[in-house]
This record gives sequence, C-alpha cells and structure tokens, in this order.
Amino acid sequence: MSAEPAATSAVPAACAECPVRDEAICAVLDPAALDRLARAGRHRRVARGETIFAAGDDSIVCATLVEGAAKLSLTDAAGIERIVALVHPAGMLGRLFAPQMRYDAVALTDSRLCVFARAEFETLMADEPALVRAVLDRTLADLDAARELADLIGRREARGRVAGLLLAFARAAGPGCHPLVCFDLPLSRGEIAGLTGLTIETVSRQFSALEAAGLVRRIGARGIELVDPARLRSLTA
Amino acid sequence: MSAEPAATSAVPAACAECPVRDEAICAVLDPAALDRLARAGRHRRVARGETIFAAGDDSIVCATLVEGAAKLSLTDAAGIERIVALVHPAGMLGRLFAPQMRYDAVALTDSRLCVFARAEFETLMADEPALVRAVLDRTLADLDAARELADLIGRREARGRVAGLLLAFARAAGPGCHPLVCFDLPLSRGEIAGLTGLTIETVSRQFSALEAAGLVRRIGARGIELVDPARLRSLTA
DNA sequence: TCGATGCCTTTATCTGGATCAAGCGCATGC
DNA sequence: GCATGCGCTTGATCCAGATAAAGGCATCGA
Repeated sequence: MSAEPAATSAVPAACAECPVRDEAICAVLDPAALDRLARAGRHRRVARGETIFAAGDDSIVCATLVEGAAKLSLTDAAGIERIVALVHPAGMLGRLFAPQMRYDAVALTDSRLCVFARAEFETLMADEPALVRAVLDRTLADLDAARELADLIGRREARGRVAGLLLAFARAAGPGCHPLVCFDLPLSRGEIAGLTGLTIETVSRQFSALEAAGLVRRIGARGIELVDPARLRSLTA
Repeated sequence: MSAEPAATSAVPAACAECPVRDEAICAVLDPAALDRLARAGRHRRVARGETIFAAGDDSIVCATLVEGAAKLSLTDAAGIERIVALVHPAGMLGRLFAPQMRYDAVALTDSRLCVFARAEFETLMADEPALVRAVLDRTLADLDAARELADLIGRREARGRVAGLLLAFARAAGPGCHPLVCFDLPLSRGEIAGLTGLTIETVSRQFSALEAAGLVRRIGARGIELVDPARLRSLTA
C-alpha cells in the first residue's frame, strides 16, 4: 500500500492511523476484508456548515465519520430546521438499502469522512457477515440515540430539554474531554433550537438561567462546563 | 444435528399459519433455520394494557409481535408517560445485545407474541447470517420510525403533531384497513398525549378541531376516518 | 479604520397550550 | 333503577415559551 505513488485523497493505508479504527464498523473486519473495504473507501474533508448530502438525493454513498461532527435534519416550509440526529466520530452517515436520502446531512465542524459507494458497500456486506453484524450494532446504537432524543423533546418544559441535551452530548462526545464535564458544543443556538424543538431565544434564556443557577458555565462561544451534573440530571427527571 | 429429514424440510406447524410469516424476520430463513427458530420460540398472548416487560428488567427475552399493537414508553417522576415507539405486527420487542430493557413495553390491544430467549436468539443469529440481515432491516425501519417520531414531536404547534401522528399511524398500521383512510387508533387520549408531548386536553381539542374542519371523522371511541388526507398532510408542513 | 455580517443575548409583548375545574357519556355493578 | 367510576370533552384562567425588536460583540473583507 505504501508502494502507491502520490495518492493524496484516496489512501487505503490511512486505516493504520485512523482515529476511529477501533470503534467504527471496520474494527471487526479481518485484514483481508479491511483491505477490501479500504480500497472501496475514499477520504473526504468537509468544512463546517458544508452539506454532505441532502434529503431527496439519490442514496449512492454511505460514510463513516472519522473526525468532527454532523447533524441530520429537515427544514420545513416555514424554514424551521428540525434536527433528528447528531453524528459523532465512528458513526455512519447515509441510508443503506434505501433509494433516497431522507434527511440533510451537514457538517457541524470541519470534519473528515471515509466515503463508500453504497452499492459496493452492500456487496461487501453480502460477503462479510461480520460487517453486517457491525452495521447492526451501530444501527442499534443509533436507534437508542433516536429514541433518547424523542424522549428528550417529548418533555414539556424547556429547561429539561436543554439540560438533557447537554448531558446527552457530553456522554456521546465524551471521549473527547476526560473530565467529561467540559466540552465543546459544536452547535449554534439555532441548531440547539432545531434539536430541542424550541426557539433560539428560549435556548439562550435557558442557558443563561442554567448558568445563573450555577449548573453550567459557558466558556467562550461554544465551550460548556458542567459544573453540577447531578443537579443537571435532576432537571431531566 | 439429529437427522429429521421430514421435519427439517417443512415449515414448522406453528409458523404455517402465522399472520406475519412473510413480513417478520423469520421470512428470510430457510426451512431448517426456521425450524430451529420455531423450536426456540413460544407463543404468548397478552391482554390490552398488560406489561410485556418493564424498563430496567433484565433483557432475557426478545419477541416478534404477531398480532395486535404495543408501545414502548417511559414514565417520569411526575407520572407523565412519554411514548418513544409504537410496535406493529411483524415488529420486534426487546433489546438485543444489551443487558437491560430501556423502556416499558405495554400491549395497546389484546396481542400475540412469538417470544424467544435472547441468548438463544443471539446464538441462532451467530449461525445464520440471513437472520442478522433480517434483524438489520427491521432495525433500520425502526430507526426511520424513531426519527420520524422525533421530527413529529419536534414541531412547535399541536395541530401538526396530531395530524402527523394520524398519518403516520395510518401508514404504519395500513394493511389493516384497505381504504387506508379508516382505521382503529388503539391509543387512549392519554397515550396520544404521551406520544406527542401534549396534554390530554390539548389532544382532545385538536381532534375536535380537525373534525370540525372536516379533515377527519371520529367513529365511536377509537375509530378514525381520514376524510381529507391531503389537507391533513399540509398541516404536517 | 470602517462598515458589513452573523450570531448571541436581552427586553417587551403576545399567544397557544398547560392547568384547573366542571360536565358528559357510557360502561359495570349492586 | 340508581350509584360509581373512568375516559373524553369543554370551558376558564394562567403562564411558559413564541414572537418581535433592538443592542452587543465578535470576525472579515475593503
């Protein structure tokens, strides 16, 4: 693989130093299968705010998020965005076995992807039971996350939704910051609103209130410190 | 494997007349594997309102819903129930590869289940790639449904939530009633409230308003006729 | 240096849905 | 026949959060 010349954006050897090598679906593959998958994959960088694919697009690719963060969302006729999922490193993007994308996928931070042609990926799945199983594990985790989100935004008061979101994000993005109480929330107020079913203003007020109550501390534009996770959790009730 | 040529080449008796035989995960299995699964499963009837398993229970079983309907829900400290999923015939209940149940599963109508010991089911999955694939398909469908629900309750006005729920239910439970515009909604007002994140009173008022506007018609306690699905859909925006 | 732009916050006002409180319809039981 | 209970509806009131409007504070290109 190192014999390949000047292969810049499509380097199978990149698996060796892949940050999500042990967590992504590829982790379960034996070397031969990994090599086959690696040859099918292409690395891609996307900038913060860039659309990876849009709802209604033909579902021709799927991808593993290697680094960064992304959202899946819909924007209704009134222009209100509703986010239905956050994707963290090692998570997958795209719809397997379906003809069209159902949501917009947008990068929340500068990110790196490992992109596969869907057809090719599905062929590989047909040959590799372990890959099917890995995708299943990932999908079950996604399902848990989706139901947790439904539970979160099903509650009636704004306070609990925001508190729950902070805790969920801290948990999901956890490995990024050891104390697990201080992390970067790569979401604008508008995105938090779209995720929680609130408005920007309400989100802003809730943040101010949580800070005033000594439950969290805002650090710069996007930094969050969970000062009192226990009390925060109690708001989640 | 003890040789039973006659038995292994025929569809197990219990499955032969199963109403979800062609839709449930079992549909993909060859006769031998189906026989093995059938031997591992046992039928169970549950009455409307009966709890199938509760959040926190050890995850020792999983099941296919053969007939009826069920809900997955959580009840918070204040006694407010939030429903995170509806399960229709051919759907699965239970958490694979996880030690504990995460939600309460309760029958919405008198129902029939095909129950498996989780460990045994997982063993069978290890031997049957087609079963893993079938479970994956089912899980992907569940994921779509969960995200659709998150989208539904993320919207800000009650009208759209109720309208969207009716359409989603009509679609999901569709095969039950041919015109697809007239069906039985096996949910109490309280359950609809728990599903949409509203209160009983608001749900009731929205139903009255939808009926007054000529979009739906209520038939008896639980019957619903979608008089104007198109206009209903427009409320979903 | 200077707007211009975009995002966040804050204040003021309004409103849709929550809450509180009766009624109503319809079972079931005595 | 009437009481009891339960779920649904309806009305009256209240409030949390939506809406509207303005100001603060970065970054950015000219």
